[in-house]
Amino acid sequence: MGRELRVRFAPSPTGYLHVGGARTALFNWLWARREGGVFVLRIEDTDVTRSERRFVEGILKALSWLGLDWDELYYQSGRLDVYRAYAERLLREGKAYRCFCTPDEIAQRLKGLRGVEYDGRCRDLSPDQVEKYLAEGRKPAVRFIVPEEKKHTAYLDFLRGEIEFKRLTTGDFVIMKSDGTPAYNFACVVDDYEMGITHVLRAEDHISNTPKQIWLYEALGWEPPEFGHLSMILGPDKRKLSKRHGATSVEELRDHGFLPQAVVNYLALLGWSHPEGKEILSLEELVEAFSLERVTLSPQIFDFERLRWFNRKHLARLPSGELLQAAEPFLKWLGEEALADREKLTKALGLVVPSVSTLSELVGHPDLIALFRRPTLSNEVLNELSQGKKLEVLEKIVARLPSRLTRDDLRPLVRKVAAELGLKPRDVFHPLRLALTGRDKGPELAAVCEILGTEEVLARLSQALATTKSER
RNA sequence: GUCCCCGUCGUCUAGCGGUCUAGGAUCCCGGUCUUUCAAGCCGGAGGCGGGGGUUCGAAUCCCCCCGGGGACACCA
Repeated sequence: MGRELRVRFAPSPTGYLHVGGARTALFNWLWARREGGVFVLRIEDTDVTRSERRFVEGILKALSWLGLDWDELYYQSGRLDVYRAYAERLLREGKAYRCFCTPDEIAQRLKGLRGVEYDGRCRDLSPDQVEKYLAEGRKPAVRFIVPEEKKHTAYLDFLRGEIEFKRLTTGDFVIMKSDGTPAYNFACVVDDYEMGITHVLRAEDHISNTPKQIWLYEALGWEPPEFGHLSMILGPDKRKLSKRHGATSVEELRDHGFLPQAVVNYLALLGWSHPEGKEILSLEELVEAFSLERVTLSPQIFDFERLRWFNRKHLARLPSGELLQAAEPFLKWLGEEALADREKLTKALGLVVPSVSTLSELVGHPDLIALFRRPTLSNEVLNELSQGKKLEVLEKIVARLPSRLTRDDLRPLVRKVAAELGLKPRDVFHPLRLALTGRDKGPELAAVCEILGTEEVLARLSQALATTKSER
């Protein structure tokens, strides 16, 4: 049993955190938390041209938003000396060599074909030749020597079992780029070793990198960690999920009004299932139930509809205080005055939120407009109100309105008025709703009235009455 | 082209040789409740990619085919 579990999530800050990465992070995090292990976050920012500070911040923020915290944080850009030292060692031991070929030259020689390995041209350069090139100021890359017999290899994947490669077409690959920064496979190995990573849990697209990394471990005399590969998350077209599939980054989901709880819950169930088939789960419950045994290996399609369902469920179970806090960014359009009335806002949300799937649907929501702004009755509505006994209905309601209208008062009031006029309750509710909100649908009217308050109800009814009459 | 992974309703999945005429969830459709819409509740439609084996018995094990995906950079 021995060592404690140490896992890591190693994103490169060349873009926002997308859902695939988020799921990998989540699974690693859940596993670490479940086993009382350590979750390491490592920013792989060795590609200076593509890495950006804002992406680093975005990724950290997105992880925090999801509720995933890390125990240790490293930046590869701050460890360049470490990689150089190990590269020097491999050079010294004859396990790597300096390569002066430029990418252009190689592309030329190999005709830019895919799957064609580097021809090893610089492998046997004489020391003199190397010195000469260096003296000329040429900047070499460092390539790792891949012995022919190693190209048939295998490793034991802790999720998939033995994975065997019959004949890899990996030539001597670059471990240090000519600009002095390490290439991915090298930095990754050095760091996983130095950071004491015991298990590498990542997505399937890294399976083909695993042999290279294992060779590196062998060359450096280190025991490799265990490797396990998760499935891929695909778009609806079954292609690797990318920007063109719409909102696929965590920050976009947040901006679209998804709750972190919902995103986490959805992602957890994408490639993993609860032993008892439970579906709505909190982060704590996920930690409690998580295990590698229930991980699914077939690729999953990212299903927005399903995410929306999870969001509805989590929206429904969110305490009103937290709901208001989460909804606030989507309520700015209501104006300062409305925003200041927390009590009314909370009640209004309780009424309106059950009808939305995402918080962004609150923006310009007609039910909210009806609650916070006095309606302008359309000609259609005015015409409707002038038909039949509708004006009488409104007048009677106004006449019988108690000085303080509560939620429980409306129904008896409506029944009474309906009875007096020989109408069905619905024939009273309908014009009342129209006059009050300008719409023929919306939340329970009694609740709407209570939120509006007696004064406002009276004002709206009077106004509706006046306008309808003047139009007639 | 080479190598690797995967294959249960449209989607997410349960299933780890018999309890499966394959269960749940979502989506879709219908009904119900309600003053309306939504939610809720009830019901319906919908699947083991194909072919060979192994076995008394295969969704479950093996092989082939087919299909889908991924990787083949001085990107990570």
